[in-house]
Amino acid sequence: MSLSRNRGTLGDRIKRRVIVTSALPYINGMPHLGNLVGSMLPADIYSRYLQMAGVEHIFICGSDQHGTPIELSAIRNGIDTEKFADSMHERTKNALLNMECDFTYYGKTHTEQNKRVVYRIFEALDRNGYISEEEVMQAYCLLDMRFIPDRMIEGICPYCGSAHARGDQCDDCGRLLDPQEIVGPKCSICGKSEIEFRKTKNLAIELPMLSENIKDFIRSIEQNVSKNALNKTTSYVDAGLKSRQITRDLKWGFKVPKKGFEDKVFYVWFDAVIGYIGITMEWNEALGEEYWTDTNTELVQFMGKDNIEFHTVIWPAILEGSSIGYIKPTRIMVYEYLISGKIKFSKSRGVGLNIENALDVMGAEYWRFVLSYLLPETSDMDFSVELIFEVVNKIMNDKIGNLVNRAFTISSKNRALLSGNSLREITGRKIREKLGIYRNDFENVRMREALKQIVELADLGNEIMSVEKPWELAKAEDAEGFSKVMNDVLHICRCIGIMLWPYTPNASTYILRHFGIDGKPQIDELQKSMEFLPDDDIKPIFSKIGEREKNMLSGFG
RNA sequence: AGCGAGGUAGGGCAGCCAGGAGUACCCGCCGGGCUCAUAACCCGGAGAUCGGUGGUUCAAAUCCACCCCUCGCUACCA
Repeated sequence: MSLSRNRGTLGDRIKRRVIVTSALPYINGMPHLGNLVGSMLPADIYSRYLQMAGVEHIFICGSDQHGTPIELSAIRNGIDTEKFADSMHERTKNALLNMECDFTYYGKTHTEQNKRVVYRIFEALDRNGYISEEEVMQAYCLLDMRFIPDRMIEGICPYCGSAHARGDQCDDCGRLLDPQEIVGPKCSICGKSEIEFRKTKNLAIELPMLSENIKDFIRSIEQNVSKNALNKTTSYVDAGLKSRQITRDLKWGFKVPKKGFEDKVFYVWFDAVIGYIGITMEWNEALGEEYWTDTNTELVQFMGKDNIEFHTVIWPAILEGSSIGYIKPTRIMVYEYLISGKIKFSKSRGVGLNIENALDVMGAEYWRFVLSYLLPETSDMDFSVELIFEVVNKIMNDKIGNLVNRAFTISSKNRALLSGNSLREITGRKIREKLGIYRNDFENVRMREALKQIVELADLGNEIMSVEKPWELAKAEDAEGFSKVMNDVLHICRCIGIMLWPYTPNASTYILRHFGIDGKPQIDELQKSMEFLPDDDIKPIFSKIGEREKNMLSGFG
């Protein structure tokens, strides 16, 4: 009956304190499903697990609001940049909340709190001698009267003659370019060619001075990062670190508090990574300081693979170089990409399946389940309409949803026969086994595998019902036999209800309500014996998707 | 080009680090069963030269070398 036997370590863990972060979405456009699957969703699921396991933690994310693309979008829309950034922040935040992301706090980077942390860290880096000045040639548009980032210079590729070369790279031949090589350079803001190259001075962080620290850091977490991330980091560091600029000639952003650089702002990536701390401070200064400076705090960061070096090299270098005592990451979770020939994800072009219009196709729980089931932990995931249908209809609905429905229905209809809360030893052992693997998977941050344990539990429930035919026992009015079988199945359903909470919280809540569990469940509650509460209005927890969804998804091709 | 990751039945994904017969798993397919449940569920079966070649070994999907294919990154997009 008790499920406690092989799990009594909760007491040891209760003292853990964890900061979970998701990469901050850049809000020039609505985050798409690839952004969600690579950072916010796994971070949310992990954070919900910690919540269930009773681990003290915070889950921090927020909007990355600075940078040229946002400033330009605001200009194009004729809106004040800050207003634009804030409105995109609100939209993104709402969409993420609609995706059932259960943040402790979802903030943004353009805040006084973040500015304070950025200044504090910058000044410490400067004081410690890690900031240098670099002079570079930068394109300047005489009409817009501003510097233009390399990427926003367009023109003809000097190598292949393509008319679509950009200042940093030619998309057609793939060659890396110097913006001064571009033939007929045009400013992509005004579209004119009134460009000249001017010298400008920017500040940089001297990563080479910190390379030993960085190497030590990487060694310290090598057990806690994926193979891909570790290898990329190693090759990046082994290739020899270079200084990296942290300021830009822009208006939008935090002004640089240093003589001679007052007309420049911090480069967006710099205040974005620091934003993890800044957003925590926006949430709660006192607790934030406590979390970020307690050397026992675990810092578990989730991101897509495009963000690796920022988190494994540059961010720890900033933290180390500032010597303020902020903790460094203890675990870095990197996800690969969702790729699809048919469904498009493109934030920069503003088309395709983003998290806002994905919710028009089907509910958050469906996306959360599908994306978790297909979580690209080790390799890119080919994400097809057929695969979405398979997972939703066959796995989520037929196996799990249908099991709960058939078990609840037959139990409610035959409530007079149902008594006690017995659990046969064989079933109890199987449940404990699955639960043990589930917990172990979560401790190792393998959410896709953990979800499979739930599916396998549903298989077990379905098998028990098919083999033992409780409907026949009900007809024979064999109360003892019926209770024996159905209590096993109901225990399985309750267990599924709890295990499902990180993935599909609403379905979980519905299931658990039938066992008298309200609110956020604790994994501990599996030890308690709770009886099924019959209900004359049993509803399926999931339903199938069909033509409507297929057409809508195809529409994003 | 360099670096990284992946290539395992029709599709999807484990296994590889610590070598021991490909009975993993999911979908699909074929055959049977069941009728509590959402045309759902259960049982059985077919289906793989483990990308290729060579090497190490008593033994290789697993270790080593080279090659082929796919994807990603390469520092001013964030």
